[in-house]
Amino acid sequence: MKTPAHNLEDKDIHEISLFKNCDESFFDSLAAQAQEQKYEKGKIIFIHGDDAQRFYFIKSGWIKLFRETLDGAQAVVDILPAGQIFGETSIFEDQAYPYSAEVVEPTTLVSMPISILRKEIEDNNKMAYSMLSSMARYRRQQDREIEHRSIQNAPQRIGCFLLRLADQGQAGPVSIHLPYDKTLVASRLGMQPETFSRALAKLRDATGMKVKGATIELQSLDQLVNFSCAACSSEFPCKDLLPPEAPE
Amino acid sequence: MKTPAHNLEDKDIHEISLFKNCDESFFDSLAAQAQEQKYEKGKIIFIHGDDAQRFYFIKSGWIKLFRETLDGAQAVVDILPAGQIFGETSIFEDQAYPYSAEVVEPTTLVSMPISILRKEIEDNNKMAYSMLSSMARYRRQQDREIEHRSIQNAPQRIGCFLLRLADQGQAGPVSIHLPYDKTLVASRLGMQPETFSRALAKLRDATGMKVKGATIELQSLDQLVNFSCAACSSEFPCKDLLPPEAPE
DNA sequence: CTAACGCCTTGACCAGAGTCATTTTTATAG
DNA sequence: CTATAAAAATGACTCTGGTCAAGGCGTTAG
Repeated sequence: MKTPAHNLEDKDIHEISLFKNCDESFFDSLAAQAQEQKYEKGKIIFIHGDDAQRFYFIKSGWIKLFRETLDGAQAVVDILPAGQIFGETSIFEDQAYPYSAEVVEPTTLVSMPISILRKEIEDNNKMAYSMLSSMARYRRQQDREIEHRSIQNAPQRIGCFLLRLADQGQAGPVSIHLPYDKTLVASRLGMQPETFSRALAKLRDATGMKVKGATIELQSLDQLVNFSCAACSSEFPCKDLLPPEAPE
Repeated sequence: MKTPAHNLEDKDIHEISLFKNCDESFFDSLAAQAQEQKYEKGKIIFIHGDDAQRFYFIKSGWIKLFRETLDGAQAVVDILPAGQIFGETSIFEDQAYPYSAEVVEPTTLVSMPISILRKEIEDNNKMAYSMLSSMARYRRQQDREIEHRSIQNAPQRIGCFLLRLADQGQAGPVSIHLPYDKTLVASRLGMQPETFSRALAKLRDATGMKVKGATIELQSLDQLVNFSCAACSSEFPCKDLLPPEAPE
């Protein structure tokens, strides 16, 4: 039971919310130049600074976006599930990827030319607006990330991460499954694996949750909320998670 | 000599790069509903979550954007100089400000309705594209911020901050002037004032620079570059600073 | 000139997280 | 079922940065 449920079936380009205001001719021109390919864990798709001609859609699997410094340190930008796209922001300013992308689980990607995207944004006003909404959403995500990294400590960050995995509506006992390796979660949260391990234990002791491998059980989300959300500037039911579809 | 040079004269709305593709009718409708007001240090302009009807242009002075958690901790999002706008991103998704805004130096602001902005984006394709470029630029800034906070230590972050203040082209001796209080710089860099003070001393010893109050003198930028840029994923002349005008 | 205040610095101490080494657990292949 | 490798946990230690308290310096008002 390593692969989470939402990863079992392939995703389709039509599900991309960014493209919700595009008509079939756009999808057709994308499909005409689309290339599908499978990759093994560890494969590097592109490197920070590479000339950006194509963007990628994750049909299945997981992708890690990161940056590397001269002295070898690595900062994880994000870890993306199936259904997401990446590499599309190179449309603006320069044509270089702003991060590197690595496959962290066996993954199927569909790559398409960025030029089609750029054209659609220039021609289709609704598409431009969708792109703006998408970037605004990302911006908030980054703002939260910066805030959390400077204010929350390691156990709190893990608690917040878990809360955002759970269905925040349900009141009773909850079961949360980590979507990928603990080592990866650690890097996603900007901490070392050892720190993650210890911090998870602290969180367990503080909230009474039960940890079995990648599965976490707890009586209710309340304890987690009390533990983590006091060190956050937003209120508990994280409102950015609620609407599956953004208002048009 | 407390106020930096670029702060001495008032900025004008026409200088906003976001509006570079807008015609006079747009500026006219903004001007018709614009309100100018002076504020003293410490004044709160709006609070995170407030209903966002207007955005602000900084004619002169400095504004701090921040978020506050339930337990009182504060995370500084950015510190903006004259010529910048803020509060404009509430156009998308919800109509609430995503941060609080506080005056940190005597400041003159011009507020204008966000609705005019929204309308222009919907009607003027070029404006939508400008907004996208602007958000892409911000996105890169945030990416860098996250990276630096997780990879660079306190002295390195200060070094990077100083480098970004300087003219990165010049080869000889350089003089850098802190644009605002050290306490503020510290918060901008996500550290305590005490830590800033000590880290600046470390940086001074490591690079041989001279610190007199808010002024920093050094033989050349090289030492700073060696000290800070090894812990950064970008190359030295920070390319996001170079083009004063983004390609259209 | 002096007092008061804000800003900055410094010292002593502490806690959180990183590092390195080792062990335990778990998953995978034969 | 066992052998092997990978992932995770644990212990010991270090180091960076936060916290608290005190003192210095420079600006400003009286």
